[in-house]
Amino acid sequence: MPTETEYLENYDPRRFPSPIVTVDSVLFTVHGGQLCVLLAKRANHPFLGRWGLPGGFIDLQRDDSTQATAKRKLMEKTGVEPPYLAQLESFSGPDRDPRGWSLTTVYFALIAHADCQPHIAAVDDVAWRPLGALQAEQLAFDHQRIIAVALQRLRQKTTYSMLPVYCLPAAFTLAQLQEVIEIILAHPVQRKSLMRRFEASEMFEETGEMAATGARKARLYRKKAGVDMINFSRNLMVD
Amino acid sequence: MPTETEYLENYDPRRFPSPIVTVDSVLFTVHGGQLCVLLAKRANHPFLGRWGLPGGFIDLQRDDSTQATAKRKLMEKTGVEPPYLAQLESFSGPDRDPRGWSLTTVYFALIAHADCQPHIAAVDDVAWRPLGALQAEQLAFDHQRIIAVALQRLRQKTTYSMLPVYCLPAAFTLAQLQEVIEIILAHPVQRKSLMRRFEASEMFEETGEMAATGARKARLYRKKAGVDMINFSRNLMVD
DNA sequence: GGAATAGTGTCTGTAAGACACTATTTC
DNA sequence: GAAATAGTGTCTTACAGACACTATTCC
Repeated sequence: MPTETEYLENYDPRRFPSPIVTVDSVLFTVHGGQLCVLLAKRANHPFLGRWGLPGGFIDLQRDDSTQATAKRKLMEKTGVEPPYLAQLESFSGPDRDPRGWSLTTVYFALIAHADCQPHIAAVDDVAWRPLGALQAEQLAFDHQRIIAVALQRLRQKTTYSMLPVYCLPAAFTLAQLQEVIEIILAHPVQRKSLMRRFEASEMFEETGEMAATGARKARLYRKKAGVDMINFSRNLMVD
Repeated sequence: MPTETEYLENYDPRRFPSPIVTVDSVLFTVHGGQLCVLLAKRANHPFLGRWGLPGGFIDLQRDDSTQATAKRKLMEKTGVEPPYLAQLESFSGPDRDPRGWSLTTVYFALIAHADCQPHIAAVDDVAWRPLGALQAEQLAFDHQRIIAVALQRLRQKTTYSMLPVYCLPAAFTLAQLQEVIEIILAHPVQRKSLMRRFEASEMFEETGEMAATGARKARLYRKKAGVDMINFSRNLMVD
């Protein structure tokens, strides 16, 4: 029996067959009254020319986690780092990639549309696609299903947290927050309930500024620095 | 530019460096008044001889998902398939495995202690370890941290679902359910609240039998066939 | 002042927390 | 009957739903 040091010196990672490992991200935003997901047009085989989730291979030299891979790939596509990025889950199997047995660790992320529009508008291989327009489309791999899982998770979290604030710019009004929540849930919510939770969470503070979005000026809020997203102990009703 | 078919014919999966990919499981049970996790003594390098989570490499020929890998590895160690098995998350990085950049997709599972004791009792390289006894131990890889994440998730789910029933045999009493919940949460819960939720969930039915566990005989319940675990819209209080 | 949006007051409804009560079983 | 556990009744509490009300701003 070799010692561990001897074993490690002789270890050849290519000795065992390995699945194809990738990292993909489902980046959501709300724009034009619709929940949208970022898609990238594939520049390589397989599924060359089709739209799919932004992602790719781990750079073993540079990435120190799959989250770093997800961030790097999103940076390449959008030019910015999204304010919310968390692991969704990993999808795997022999058939989801025509090249063979594959595993993709999927992250899901949120960003304000305005915060990454300049870069995206300048290229034609990256685009926001409204979720409603997605059913008709043939996406690469099993990305359609992955988006469905991500949407489910986003909706669930929206019922017990203030996660949708990450779809808004740093300073936002309660009306804007209500709007993105209702778009995500595809369901109206009680303004009063939202305000009570918003207040009780103690995660936000007034900027002091007012926004002239409607007839009457509205208070602008921002997330307090350093606080993290809390979960409420009850869910909003969605039927 | 080759066609996709040509590309696939010439595709060599070993062309790109790939992380070491494994699948591990955190299998919990409750026994002797304590929450326990299944550990396996490592029979190979690295960390030869240390205790770690049961898991291993994907068998690309036989496994049609990482979940299948997790099931297969747990079958090997316990002789049975746990009634609850769901993906926790994937852990990755250059330093968590001394062989190099690695990724492990972790599942978390529950089982009744009685349902897998025979096989485990017969071998000495698999054992239930109470969570309390774990702090002192040096586990392989980052398995200590993974168990902490799994515990957090188990506790969270316990506050809004009846998940702990999977730590009990098919027929169980409400007192037994309350006991495992309190052990998992390390916190007492109101019997009345538990009964209301249990009733409202409509997931269970009386077996008709009674159990003589205490002074008075208690009704035995079982999970209805085919129903799946529902989530309550409010959490139990845990402080 | 009227229209529109921002924000408040307050009543109702639902399910959890608390805990006293009754029921059954063993000794 | 005493002790112990199983199970019920019911009051309180917390917070979401509902919706009418007041406040501010623009025209």
